[in-house]
Amino acid sequence: MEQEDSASQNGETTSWDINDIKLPQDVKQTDWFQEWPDSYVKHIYSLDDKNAQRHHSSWAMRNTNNHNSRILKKSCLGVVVCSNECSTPDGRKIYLRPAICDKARQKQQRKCCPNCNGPLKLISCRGHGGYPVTNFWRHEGPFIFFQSKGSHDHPRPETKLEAEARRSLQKALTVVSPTSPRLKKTQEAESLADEIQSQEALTLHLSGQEDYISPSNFNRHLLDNPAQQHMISTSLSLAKNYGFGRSPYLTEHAQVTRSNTLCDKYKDVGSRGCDMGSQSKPSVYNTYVGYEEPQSWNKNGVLGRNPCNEKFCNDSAFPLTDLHREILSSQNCIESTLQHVPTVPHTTKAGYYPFRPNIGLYGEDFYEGKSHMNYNSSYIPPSLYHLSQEDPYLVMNTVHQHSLPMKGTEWDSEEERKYPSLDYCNNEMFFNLCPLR
DNA sequence: CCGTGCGGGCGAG
DNA sequence: CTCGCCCGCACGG
Repeated sequence: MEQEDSASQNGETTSWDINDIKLPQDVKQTDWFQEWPDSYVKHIYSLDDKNAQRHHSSWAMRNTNNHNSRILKKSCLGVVVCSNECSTPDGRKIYLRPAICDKARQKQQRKCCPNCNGPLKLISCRGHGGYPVTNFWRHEGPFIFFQSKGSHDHPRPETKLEAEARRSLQKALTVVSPTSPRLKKTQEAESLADEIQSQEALTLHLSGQEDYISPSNFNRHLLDNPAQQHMISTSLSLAKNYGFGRSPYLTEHAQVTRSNTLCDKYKDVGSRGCDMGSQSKPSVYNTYVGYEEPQSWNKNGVLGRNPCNEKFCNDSAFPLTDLHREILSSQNCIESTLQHVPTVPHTTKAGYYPFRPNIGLYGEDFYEGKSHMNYNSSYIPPSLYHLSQEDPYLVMNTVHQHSLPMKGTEWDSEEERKYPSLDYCNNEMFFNLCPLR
């Protein structure tokens, strides 16, 4: 559908190959950036397209030396999954983004599943004749030519932005944690942060628990360290930029004031795509191991890409809403208050979904008039938005208020220290965020 | 620390 | 020869 006016589908531009000596120069229309290119597709992007300039992809692609400086070649790293094939409470699997750096990837595979603490394993991409799917980038004239070879035979990993958000949150935790009496060594804090890196739990709690707060406690335990405040607010801002807590009640000015820095930093990474619904195919993903429906991944590029067709609007490998619900239900909190964005407009160009949840709620020009951020995956009722947006520190306080009584002596256990449970991680994270407790 | 790009080098086909 | 992949290096965030 959205392919019809794609530049790469135009008659005069379909015949080229990335290896051709001369590439078409009479391109009448360039493509919108494709966040999840799959199968044997070609695209012609504008040289001005930031994502194309940076050769981005939401697939985890690593640079591959093809001994041709004119054509950049990248190959897919697959997806990191849980060896236990565990599922989140509502039946979704863990699909982490493989680290691009070899060293980081090895380190990543030594970590544990954020859901069950089982070992992680890397599922290699073998979608191109048994070899990883390859992407090719070539800058020519005013265009950037893209060509993909192979069809991904694995689920989509979490996106780069999501992985970066996790790291940002992790960093915040690491900075804050030394003040916690429960964590004597920074190394322990870092280890813990590593473990929870993949959970996006902070965001979940922040967005999920804010309406627990008692108004009388709002200002009791504000962080007193400016650096901590900055770090936390930065992380929260990033989380908000991912769409995890935007308030329809705040003025645009307030939104920008709190998050413009990171917004600027990330505004063009996710590009114009609003593909946040693409990961959500529970029935397929539940049976992922064994590749019973190997073509399902490829179909994403056509049918599944329209968020209108999605049951959920969540691109996360560890969906926010899963933990969100888990946390909520586990604490006898709100049941069934979380919803997903029900409908979105159709795309107008290839792979471009100019929709952003809450788009009408706080202004189109928040992102310089473009719907750059595409990670607005969870719809949170306004009543839940409200408090977290009012004051990040308030949320810290909320967390503090509701998490302190939950666990006490886990650090006494060596096993727990090595393989902290999810609950443990979350709760300890709260401790870390609440140095004044 | 990690992502990214470059390029030398190697082995397989 | 091409291709996949390893490695180290440099640079930037």
